Amino acid sequence: MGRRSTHTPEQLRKLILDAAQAIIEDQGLSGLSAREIARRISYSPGTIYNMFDNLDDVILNVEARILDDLRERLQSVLLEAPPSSEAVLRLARNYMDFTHERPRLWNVLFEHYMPEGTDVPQWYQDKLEELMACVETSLGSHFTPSQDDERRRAARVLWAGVHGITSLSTANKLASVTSQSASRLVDDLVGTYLAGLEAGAGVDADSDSGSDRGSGAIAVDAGTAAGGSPAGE
Amino acid sequence: MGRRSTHTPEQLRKLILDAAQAIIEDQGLSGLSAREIARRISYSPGTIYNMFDNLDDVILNVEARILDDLRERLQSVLLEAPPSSEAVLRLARNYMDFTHERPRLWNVLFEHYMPEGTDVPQWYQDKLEELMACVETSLGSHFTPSQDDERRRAARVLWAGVHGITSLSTANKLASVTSQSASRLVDDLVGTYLAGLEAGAGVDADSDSGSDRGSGAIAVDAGTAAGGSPAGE
DNA sequence: GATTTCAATGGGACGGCGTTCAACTCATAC
DNA sequence: GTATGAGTTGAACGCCGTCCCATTGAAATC
Repeated sequence: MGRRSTHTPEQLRKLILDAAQAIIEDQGLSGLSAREIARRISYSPGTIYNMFDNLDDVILNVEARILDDLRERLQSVLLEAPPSSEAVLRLARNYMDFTHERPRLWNVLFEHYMPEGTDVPQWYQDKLEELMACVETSLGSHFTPSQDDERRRAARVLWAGVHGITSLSTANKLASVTSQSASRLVDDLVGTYLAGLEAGAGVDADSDSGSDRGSGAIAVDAGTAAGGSPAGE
Repeated sequence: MGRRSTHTPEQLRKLILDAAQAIIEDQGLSGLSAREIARRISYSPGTIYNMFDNLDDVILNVEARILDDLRERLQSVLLEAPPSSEAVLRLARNYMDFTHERPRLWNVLFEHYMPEGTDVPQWYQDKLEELMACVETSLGSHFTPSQDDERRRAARVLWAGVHGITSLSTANKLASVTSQSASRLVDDLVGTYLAGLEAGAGVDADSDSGSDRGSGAIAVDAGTAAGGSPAGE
């Protein structure tokens, strides 16, 4: 058959991404194939390669949607809560809830790697920055405007931490921790980390100062190592 | 050809796992295939299925080796350092170093998922517990013997946190953070989290008794949520 | 209405994959 | 010397991603 003109290019793109997302949502990333997408939308596999470079490109565009969904969700949380420990915690829980509501979809973000030489595209990085900005905003009350680096770092630590808990517990690779009990860990992480920030906040820098010995092979210096210590370093 | 008897079953198993590990180490998990293993050891693909159930089984056994290596490494760190903040930090850094020395190998632990219905085998869980035990030991000085639950939880939070940082930065999915700058985040996490623990240390054990989360859409209570509930908030 | 054009499309082809299994081979046991 | 059966092979099956080009039919031209 030739041109069908039943769908505009944009419609077709959407059709493909919708199908890809649906497949992932009910079979996981490993269930995704160009042929399966083609079957679902009643086109031939070749058509997909008119709209996208390859399957990785399709997946990347599905990831974009997920990141957008997540961002919208987190931004809406920020609208209701001014920067505070509570806001941080709510963000963390929303992240976690998101991952539980659509586990396979969320998993794609981390299961999927760029093929060897290829780099994560800039627009992808930008979307990540937007997400991080949410966390940074929520941390507003914990830092002065001059502590921008510290705030950015704290946001990344918290983000990665929550992600680590979610990710390992989902995969059953955190000993004795199930997805169920993971929320408690998230609460613990956020609560304790923020307490650590506050403990170091007004006071001087070195929360556990004594240990600034670089003993042995590894130069361990917990004092300055706790880079977070808001006042300083 | 028929029986070769050039290798005992154990030798053959080792041969296969060595080859699998080598392939993963220089091409990543996606480069691994039964056929490629067969080529490297000069056997036919079928032979692999005499020794292992399937490729997942092979991978799982490679994972076992990695977990063992990591455990040995962490245990040797513990021998040199008594429980302390420093010991925790050294463990974290060793984990991180390990992941940088053999990135693809380490990645397998998390790239690879059990096929749908299958569960992570018990011996795998046991190996995870051994790793966690290292972290728990290093946290000895931060908890009294009666606070076993709290210590176990803190160990998991730290483990997952360090993992999250490493994992996201390696995959380039932590905005503006590269594998290089990740160590700073690890130091920050460990330092600040431990500071948070110490800030709340004196407080009694009902650390999280009140936090029956699950209430409402978002029952936020940063105070009780903080597992180690530092006085502050 | 007839003709031309050419982008969209289908679908076969290629080389790879995991996995299975019948057939073959040969060290060992007798 | 022979029979046995475990170890091994390699072809076969049904997938996969990707490529490529003959075909098609909507739009442009006459």
